[in-house]
Amino acid sequence: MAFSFELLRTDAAAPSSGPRRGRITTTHGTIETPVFMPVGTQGTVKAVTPETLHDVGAQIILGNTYHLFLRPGHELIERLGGLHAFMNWSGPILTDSGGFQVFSLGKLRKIDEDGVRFQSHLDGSSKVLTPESSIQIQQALGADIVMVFDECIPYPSTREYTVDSTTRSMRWAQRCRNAHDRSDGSALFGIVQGGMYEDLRRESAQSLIDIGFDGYALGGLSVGEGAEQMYAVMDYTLPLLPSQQPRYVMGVGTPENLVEGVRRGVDMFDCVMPTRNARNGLLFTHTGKISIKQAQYEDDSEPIDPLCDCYVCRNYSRAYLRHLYKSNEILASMLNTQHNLHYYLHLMHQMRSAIEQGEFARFYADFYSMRA
RNA sequence: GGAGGGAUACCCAAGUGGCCAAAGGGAGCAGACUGUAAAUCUGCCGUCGUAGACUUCGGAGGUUCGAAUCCUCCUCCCUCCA
Repeated sequence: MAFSFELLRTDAAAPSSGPRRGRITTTHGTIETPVFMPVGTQGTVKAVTPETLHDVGAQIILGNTYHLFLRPGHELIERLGGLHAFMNWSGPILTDSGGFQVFSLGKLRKIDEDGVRFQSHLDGSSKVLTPESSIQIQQALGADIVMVFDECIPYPSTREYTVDSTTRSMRWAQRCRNAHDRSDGSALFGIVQGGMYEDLRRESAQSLIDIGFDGYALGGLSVGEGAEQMYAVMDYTLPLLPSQQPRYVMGVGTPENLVEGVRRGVDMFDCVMPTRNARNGLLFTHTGKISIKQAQYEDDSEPIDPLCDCYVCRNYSRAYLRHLYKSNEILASMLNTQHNLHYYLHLMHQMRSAIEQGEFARFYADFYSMRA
């Protein structure tokens, strides 16, 4: 079954730039959008089992080309039946291309027209990733959604650097399109770059549309630019994208970012925030964030979020979770991650329902009123 | 009874004349975290405080311009020999 996207409902008031309710079909199942995708960089969403992911409502997860390429190697995973089988996740998987590592491993890489030479963070050995090899690796892993290999531009960047980087990423996008083998039913998404320059974003979007992709992502966001600037980029870029195809904002974000993104017509998000913050003791609630390590929770018998009905909130107190965290117990990471993922995925569920019922505006107002 | 070793901030522990309010850990407290080099990182951690000032290194006294560091006595702890 090939990849497809169906737009189920749009906001009557803003059909091209308002909240959208959609459905993505992949060979590993369907995805109701807007969707949040938990990040599972190394073939695991850290601290949770696939069964727990299913329980908290995950529909699709991420894997990472760079990490799995270095260890254990995509050939090994392919030999063992692909990433789905390898990690026991039967749902859809989107793989990042390694483009974010071009950004995050800045000191360890060298970029040229052909691709990027990395120094492995594991053993220091020299490795090369090109648009062609990135696509090949992602397809060997068995990704349902393959991302083009790009450069996630740092913030701030000069206009000159942004032009050079973005035009190169667009040439790489064409090479990815050429290298992608559609016969396995996987989709290929392009990634709009252009930094914080509206005209460059516009050119980048048009370049990708000219090439033609199954979906379009906004890259280079949440790199330190601040929420207002991020929303501004969404505001002027999203309307340029084909309305009948999914839009994905990469690496975003906070609960507020998700709500603002959905309001602007974003269909897909991914972010390490719920999982990483969980491991660091920061938990999300309807009224905001709490740091479970704080002394004020020492003898607090309440659940993390009294309005939450997740397994963790139904069974454990803040005092116990604080104790687990302070004691460095593995269960702290497990329970905190389960709660945060449930919070994020439930938030998306609420937004999908609101859109279906034509009540997104009310949801939006409620969301903010609860955190005041 | 004899010989030796030791007492440092909440805990462990460096420091053996000035660069010491005193290394380093731990604990504690606070903060950060956005396509994961993250169960990580940063700050505070004697007292008041912006700077700066003040009181500290078992206790008391002494030497010295200057002592956690040297000397004397005292208290307590440990090891070995009887």
